[in-house]
Amino acid sequence: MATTGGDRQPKYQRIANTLREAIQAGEYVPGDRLPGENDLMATHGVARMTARQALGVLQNEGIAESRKGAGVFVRAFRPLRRRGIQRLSREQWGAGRSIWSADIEDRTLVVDQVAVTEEPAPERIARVLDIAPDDAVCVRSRRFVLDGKPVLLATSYLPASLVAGSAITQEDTGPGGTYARLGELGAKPVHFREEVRSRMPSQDEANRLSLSMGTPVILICRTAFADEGRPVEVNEMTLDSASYVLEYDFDA
Amino acid sequence: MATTGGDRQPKYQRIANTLREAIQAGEYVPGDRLPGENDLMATHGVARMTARQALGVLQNEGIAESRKGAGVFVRAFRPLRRRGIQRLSREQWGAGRSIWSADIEDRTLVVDQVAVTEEPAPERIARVLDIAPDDAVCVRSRRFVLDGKPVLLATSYLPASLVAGSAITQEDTGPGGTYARLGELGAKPVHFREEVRSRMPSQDEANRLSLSMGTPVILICRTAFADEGRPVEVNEMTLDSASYVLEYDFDA
DNA sequence: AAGTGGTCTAGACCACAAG
DNA sequence: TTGTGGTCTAGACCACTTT
Repeated sequence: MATTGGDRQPKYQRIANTLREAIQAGEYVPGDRLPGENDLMATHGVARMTARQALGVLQNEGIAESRKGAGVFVRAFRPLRRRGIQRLSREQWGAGRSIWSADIEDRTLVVDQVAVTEEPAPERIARVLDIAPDDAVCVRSRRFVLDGKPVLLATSYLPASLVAGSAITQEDTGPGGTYARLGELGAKPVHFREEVRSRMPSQDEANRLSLSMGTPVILICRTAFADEGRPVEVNEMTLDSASYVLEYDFDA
Repeated sequence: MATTGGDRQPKYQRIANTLREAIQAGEYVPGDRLPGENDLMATHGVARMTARQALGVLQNEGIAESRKGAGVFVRAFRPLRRRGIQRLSREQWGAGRSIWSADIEDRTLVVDQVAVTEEPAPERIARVLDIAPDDAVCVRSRRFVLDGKPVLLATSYLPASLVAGSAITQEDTGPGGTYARLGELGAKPVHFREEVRSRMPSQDEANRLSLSMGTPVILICRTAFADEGRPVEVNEMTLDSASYVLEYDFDA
């Protein structure tokens, strides 16, 4: 088909734009069903694959999400708030409200897929922990599930020589958790560094977090330091970006 | 074609997996050209659209990127490091190296698309700045380009009543920049809050940052507070996630 | 049973990049 | 000029959800 008039944009993009604007104008609210492939074929006079491509654009943007056999629906964004620096009182700076609404609380968090093993340190971990490659590390991994929706994967690495014999090598680390046990071992964390990046998920990450199309993950690599700058733990976290807003407070 | 054996996975996914594993095994390094649509049609005996879909998977994952008329190529990840909390000396905690290599320096940063206007405050900004909706704000927006590649869009909002007549309303804010001028106005920022999230870019963001498929953006909303928790600036930033690693250091 | 999205085929024309 | 990816058509069968 000779493209009729002066259209410098692909058809599927024009259709996607139409739908996107309708969503942003509030004609469709989160949870609403969008016009399906058959609708778009009829109203725009295009082939199935073209209508499909248009809907794919919105899914890749994270604006919409498909449910097999049901339709394509507008997505919502209701993130958890994760405070990187808890010690600062929130009230002190409460005059400035946060920019993204973050309904929290009154939801139930379940920990899942817990595994504790001892392994040779991966190269990148050994470098950060300042130990020899293949020195043994205690590896603690788990998944956090919020109201049935997995939101976070975490794997932490600690020098095996440091934590040997402590509760850190058990699934249940006891009251106060890993950091309390580190304190008892004379390696109380006094400083933290978090490195944050984002990318699209691997297939495995998408499965474990039940991510729909167009949802990036946030990667946090948190290093805990004891006195004298001694690194004692590296915690690699993978977050569903649709479920989180990170917050960092600090003084000038 | 009747799918011959027990394949519970779509063909295009199997093809994508093959390529992904080859990349992760180092058979293709960043910058290498992957087998094209015609190659995949021949070697896997599939139709054009199926080969295409397989390559699309890798692009949506941010692993590969297509260049029109040339082919599909393996992408690299060489981020900038952005330190959220500069006052802490890096050396003090230098024992723990960072987990992502971040070649920095020896690159040239250009500021671009600078615009300074005065506008009624958008609702979300007014809420954060604790002013009335539609009170005037000074809006400063600009783009940062690193070695010819745009990496960051930033728009900051300040109460117009606070900054009226100062250099903040000029394109060139003078030595020390906006924060130095705020200090002279008796509104020196002493505390900051950064909220971080990630999502796929809008079409406009993708254009202004020259993003290729499968690249999320990182959104940072930074609020600066003067004494007594008075918010004096909101800075909304949009980062190319392939160009940045964020770093936050803090004490327990 | 009817409608939906998921996968797949076998063609086609185009704009662009490289030799 | 040749090959590449980008767009598009007009069919098809399937698994799934909803009615």
